[in-house]
Amino acid sequence: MQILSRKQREIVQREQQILALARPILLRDGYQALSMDRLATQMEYAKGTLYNHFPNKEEIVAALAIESLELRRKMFERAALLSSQSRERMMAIGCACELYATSCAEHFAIEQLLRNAIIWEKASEKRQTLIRTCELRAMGVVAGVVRDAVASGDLQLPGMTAEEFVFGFWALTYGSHALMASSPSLPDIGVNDPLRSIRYHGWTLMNGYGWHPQITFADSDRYMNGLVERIMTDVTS
Amino acid sequence: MQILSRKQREIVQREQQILALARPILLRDGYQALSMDRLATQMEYAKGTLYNHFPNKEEIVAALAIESLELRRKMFERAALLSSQSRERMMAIGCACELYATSCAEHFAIEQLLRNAIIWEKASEKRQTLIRTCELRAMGVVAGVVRDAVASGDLQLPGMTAEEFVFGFWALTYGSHALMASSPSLPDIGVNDPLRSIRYHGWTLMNGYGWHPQITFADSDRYMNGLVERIMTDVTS
DNA sequence: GACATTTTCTGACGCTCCGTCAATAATCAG
DNA sequence: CTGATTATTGACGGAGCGTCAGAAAATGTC
Repeated sequence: MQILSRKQREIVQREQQILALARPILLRDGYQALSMDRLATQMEYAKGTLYNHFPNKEEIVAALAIESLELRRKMFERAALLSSQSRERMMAIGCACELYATSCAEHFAIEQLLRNAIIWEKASEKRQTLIRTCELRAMGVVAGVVRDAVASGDLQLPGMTAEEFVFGFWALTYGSHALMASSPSLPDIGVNDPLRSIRYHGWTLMNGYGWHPQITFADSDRYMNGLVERIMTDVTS
Repeated sequence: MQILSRKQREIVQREQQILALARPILLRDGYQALSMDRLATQMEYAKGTLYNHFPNKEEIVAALAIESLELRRKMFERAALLSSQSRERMMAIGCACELYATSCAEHFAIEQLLRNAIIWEKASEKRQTLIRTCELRAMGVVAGVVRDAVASGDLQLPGMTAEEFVFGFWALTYGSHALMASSPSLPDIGVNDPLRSIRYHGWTLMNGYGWHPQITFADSDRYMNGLVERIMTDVTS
């Protein structure tokens, strides 16, 4: 623990300022619109100073993505604590996913940006491993719930690791939100309520694996509303 | 039907030449590496000529994406004909998805590129609707299989449209392949065989919806291998 | 074939953006 | 106060996109 001089504190603070300024630009106008020149002008600093903080534009995006991934992990962790029943915990995480992608759409969008090869590759080794760690920890939370379910006898894994099991739900939720974000014409194709349909698919998948207790579609909507409300109030506080 | 002059045929042909030249660049070195200047040099034409064919860089990507979407649709259509049993037809389409994303990874990558807001927005109205039509038709093929399944009594839709039903499988397969492409470290997270696990998830989802006949994990691997081989040889011919 | 008109082709140009770096200013240590 | 260290600046090189006036080729007309 070192005591920072005024100047040093100023620099640390400025890093936050850069990110705070970059995020809305990125969200409102996209990656192309985020220009280092304009960012510097808005900051009222010279471009060179920006480059003292981040070696390139991509690193700024990566730094923002880390903030987003952290938020999601926290939401997952809270969701996983909302019940003592394994299946409800998993469903709560599903709700957290939905909340994250809808109410925190900015964060989801930045995460998606990072899945672009160019941005990923230009990010520093350090931030790359940091991001991997974030992902690993989020996976750990969900896989933990699955392992608990197996331990308590609520679920039997059919010849795959807990992580492979989780991967299915990850693909389902990530895929649906990515498609929703990039295919605005889903309703024209006949997918009127993609969110609702994905919830059902997630539950049916759990049912398919025999995750106890089974949930019928009759209760599902009512069930969902109660759970979503609880998570809403609890996770986003 | 008009008869084209030599010159006109030359122009049509050149359009193909541009696409044929752009595709490998895009795949090997990514979107950033695709430069209009370099493309023109390689074509041995001036840049202006390129711009006579495509009003901007994004349109080239969109044109390539249309080719890719067409290929996928064709693969879906063939897969849907490989059996008379509804469930096998759906599984065959799943295999086609897997094949498309793995053996035709170039095409899948270009499709993903198009899901980038910047590229999509700069594409012409005409190509945008063309792309939507492609998507609609692919969805139609799969939704058709689902409707046949319902008609034959193999499946009951639980309060959702056939398209919403399909959306789940779309999200599952798209999501998994997108994650695999952008998270090369999946095995480090514990997801050793993502492809195999996604197959299982797809089947379990069908089982969960009670799609007849149910498939147990005991047969699944053997079943899969037989089906995959049949599709491999038939779809990629 | 000669000339006019239309179409196609060309590449220099303006613009924007990224990332660098030598020069300048601010801070610090003794 | 002064020399050394650290931080800041913005002009610059380089690359890419898209344009457009003028050159070249093709086509039409007599």
